[in-house]
Amino acid sequence: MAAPKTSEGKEVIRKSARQMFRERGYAATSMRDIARAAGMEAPSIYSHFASKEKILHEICFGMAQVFFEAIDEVMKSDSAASEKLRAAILSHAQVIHQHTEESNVFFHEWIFLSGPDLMAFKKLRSNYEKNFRLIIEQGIREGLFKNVNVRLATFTILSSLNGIYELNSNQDKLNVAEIGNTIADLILNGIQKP
Amino acid sequence: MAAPKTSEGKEVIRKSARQMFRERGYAATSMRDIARAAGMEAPSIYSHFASKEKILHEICFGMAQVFFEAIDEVMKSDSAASEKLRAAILSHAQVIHQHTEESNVFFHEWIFLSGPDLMAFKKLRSNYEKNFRLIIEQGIREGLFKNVNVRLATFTILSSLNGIYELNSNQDKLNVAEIGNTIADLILNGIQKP
DNA sequence: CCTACCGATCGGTAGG
DNA sequence: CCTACCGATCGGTAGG
Repeated sequence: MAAPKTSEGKEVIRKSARQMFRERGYAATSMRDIARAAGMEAPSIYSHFASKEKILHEICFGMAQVFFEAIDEVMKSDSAASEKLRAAILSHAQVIHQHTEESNVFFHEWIFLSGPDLMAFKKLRSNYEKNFRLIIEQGIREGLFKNVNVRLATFTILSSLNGIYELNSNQDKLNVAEIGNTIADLILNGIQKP
Repeated sequence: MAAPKTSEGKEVIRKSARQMFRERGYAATSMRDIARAAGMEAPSIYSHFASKEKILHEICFGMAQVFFEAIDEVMKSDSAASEKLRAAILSHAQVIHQHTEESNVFFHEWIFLSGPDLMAFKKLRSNYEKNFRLIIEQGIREGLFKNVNVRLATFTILSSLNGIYELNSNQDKLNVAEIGNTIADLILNGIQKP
């Protein structure tokens, strides 16, 4: 119940947790694992987090906020849908690139949230995806986009972006802009020559 | 050490395991969980599987075989790359559709394989993905496809297909062919009107 | 396929 | 932030 040793203690735990949650998953990571990586004993974690799930909570909801700040900026613009879609793709890729570990936890480990937190998280995710659907719908309305299945198109975009930073699969030395623009080109214009 | 009660015992365990591995993940699923779902006691599972990991092994390598059989059929054809790519996408979607649970385990839980099994599995996955890369390379060589980053394009295709059957996200009542063709259209021709 | 059981490890608490 | 510790649960074995 005494005060933690340093004020950076919480940040060290957060960092260790997101690394291990990403590598082995939430369920396979014990508080002792996190503590060891953070250079402390397991019970010390409870000076900073009330439970293991609260650590996950902070990672997941923290990332949700980052994703929202990025997409909100994109949605402000009144560009054509094609430009807006490219901007959204680049923005999403940027966030994942800058927060690779947390993003992977965000995408895969949120199922271990429980009760109202789980509900709230699902709602946030859905709200985020809605921005992509809105852009695609705008494109269709303006006659720029084909009359595609909006949900499927959204899913394709987000799944491909999220997949790229999974594991160590980004083997090429591509920078974020290259990745984002390549995927944007692919989604907008396809792989076939005109 | 006595014989199992029925010859379907192993199949019941397999089914329970793949359901639970899919819903909560390998690490969060206990042998007692699987046993309960299979209508038996935990130690009885060991009449059929030497360990928890062996169950996972059977699911992952079994699915690898199914994926390979499907893609091998596609690779036999000498169609144009665009048709072959569409066929590969439809084939991949079919496999996931017909084996949704095992596919999800295949995509996400293989990291809990260990030692040589883990190595062998990674090799299999890489070999499978190579088929898609070959098709795309063929398309570029034949002048049908743009000079895209092959690895990124492959990743986009597979990630989007794999993502669709995650969770209960397939909310629309689309059949497999619709999903496969929609994604094939998107990848081949893009979302923008010509 | 079951009962009885093992050592190890889990998330978390008491108390300083 | 640490030591000492708790009840619960884990994967798996012995033996039938």
